[in-house]
Amino acid sequence: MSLQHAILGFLSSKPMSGYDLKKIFDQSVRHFWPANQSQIYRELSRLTENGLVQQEVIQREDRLDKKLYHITAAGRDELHQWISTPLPPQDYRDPALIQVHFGSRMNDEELIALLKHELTGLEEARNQFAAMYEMYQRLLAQQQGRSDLFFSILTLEYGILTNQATLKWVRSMLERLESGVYDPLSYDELTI
Amino acid sequence: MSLQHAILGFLSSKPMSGYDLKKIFDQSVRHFWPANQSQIYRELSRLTENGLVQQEVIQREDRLDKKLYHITAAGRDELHQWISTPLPPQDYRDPALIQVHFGSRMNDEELIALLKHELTGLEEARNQFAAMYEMYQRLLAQQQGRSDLFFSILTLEYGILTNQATLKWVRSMLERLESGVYDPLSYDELTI
DNA sequence: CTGTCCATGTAAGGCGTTACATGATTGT
DNA sequence: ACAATCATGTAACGCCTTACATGGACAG
Repeated sequence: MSLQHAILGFLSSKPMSGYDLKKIFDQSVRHFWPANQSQIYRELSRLTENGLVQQEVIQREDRLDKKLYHITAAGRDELHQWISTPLPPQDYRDPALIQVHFGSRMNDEELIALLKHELTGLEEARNQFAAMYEMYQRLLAQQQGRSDLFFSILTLEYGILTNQATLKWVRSMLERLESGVYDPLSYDELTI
Repeated sequence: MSLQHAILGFLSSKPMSGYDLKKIFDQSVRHFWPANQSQIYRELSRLTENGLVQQEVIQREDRLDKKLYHITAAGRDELHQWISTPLPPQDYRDPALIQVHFGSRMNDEELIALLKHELTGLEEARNQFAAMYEMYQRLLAQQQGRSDLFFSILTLEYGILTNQATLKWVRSMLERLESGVYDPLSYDELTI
């Protein structure tokens, strides 16, 4: 139900079309909840059926119709209920960890190449996060208090911190594999 | 295809039944690839159809039949190919971050309660990781080199590091919300 | 006699991905 | 002319979840 509630969240600021929603998803929550176009249209249909949003058809002479979705009172209740209710522990899935787990089926060369590839991806993500963070900080400076922008920054912080932790991990694996010292990390090295 | 390859990975050590696989998944890779029983049986059927594993039926007088799955030569090739091929960047999804992102739709009390709940879950996870890590370290001390156990420990390290990063994040959000200081983290605080 | 372990499966439904389908407007 | 942007949807497929279904052995 997360996608439906994310959509309700965006519509709670202002009415939007499916197209608008796709854009705002890509710009703001993609790093923790990617959504594609067909999903968004499907969920909008379901939300409409369930009375949580209402469709307004905007007819335009020169262009195709545009459909604006408005959140209803029931939708606002549902959104508030959901965002303030603790979630059950979530499953985590990462195929790269399966590769590491069966690392003994590879030779050093293959394994090191794999990890270097991971490293490159993590560094790219780090740079993107850093650029977004700087931009958001600049925007926040022009506001104050407990704004939507502040909460956006919080989710970015999460991305940055876990990215850093993962970078640290991949680098330490590379060091160990390249030096041939197959030791686990110490308590100190594991403590952030 | 990750689940199929994880199954091939386990079967590359020794033949197992679906039941055995479910147990070993829960004991070793659950923290990065949970699998349930019905998935495992379905993937075993597919792997058999595709000639990557072979079924051996063990008849037992007193009990129900047991089906042991053996990896085939084709299965070993496929496993090696997959584990040594870099993966495309993976999507990450976490509904708790949607809740944080729309944090302005909650009051401080609700938000703080939510984060404290998150904190409790993270602390439980940390304790479980710590217990596993200690046990694995003790086992590793009786071995040497580049063993399967070493790679298991690597994946645990990942779990511990990201758990620590997330704990740090949740604690810092609680501090800020409780003190009413809505500032982003500094560069120093974000660097691990 | 109740619960846990051993052991294997099916069915239904939800969510996500990819590809397909259509078509106008605006900028280079 | 061509690409990008605006704009809305459908279809097929795959993976994951939950629940259902069955049944013997063994321990407390």
